[in-house]
Amino acid sequence: MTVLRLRGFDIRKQYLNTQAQNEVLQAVRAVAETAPVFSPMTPYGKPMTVRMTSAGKYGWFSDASGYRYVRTHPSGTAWPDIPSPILDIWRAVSGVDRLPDCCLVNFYGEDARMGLHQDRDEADFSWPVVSVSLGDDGLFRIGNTTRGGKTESVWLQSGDVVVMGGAARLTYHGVDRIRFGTSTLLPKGGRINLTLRVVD
DNA sequence: CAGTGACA
DNA sequence: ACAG
Repeated sequence: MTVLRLRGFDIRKQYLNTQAQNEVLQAVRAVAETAPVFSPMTPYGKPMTVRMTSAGKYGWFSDASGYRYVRTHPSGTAWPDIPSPILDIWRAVSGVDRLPDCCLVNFYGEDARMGLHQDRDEADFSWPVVSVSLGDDGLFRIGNTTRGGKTESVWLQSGDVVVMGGAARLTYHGVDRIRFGTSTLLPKGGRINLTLRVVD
């Protein structure tokens, strides 16, 4: 494992070995079975290209009313618990005692992207955000704490873990593109990103 | 502005 | 920079 430091983000390359990645993947599949993935509508009327679901007390959600955390899947059922292999990653890298109450699961197909944004729907920005990459490579872009200005990019690969904390907690970030088929972890290709957060 | 697309 |  090597650690990159980019604009305050801790990027742990190849943090999870293949066995650990498969264990987490199994857990994610179970989550998606209970809480099927969906493409949220943005508040300005266009659907997101990323498909998503969540685990934990809260799930991230978006529609015409805006971005927010909700207690239930669109179907009305509670989100499944965050699987323990995923909580173990948080315990190992977050540096805090409290556990996350949301695990957002993002599925990126070949043409999925995520525009530059801040994670700012949580109550307390002093808690870090932890991101886990599985499957195909994704081009991760890191900007500034305000819109505009120069950005830097890094390819995230399966097994990489990113910790966004401290001054970097409100840094703009996004995913510009997926290198479809670069990993064998997901038989059908695509990228999965897990985002662990303390919401309230 | 968690999107798109043009442009540099 | 744009429009929904």
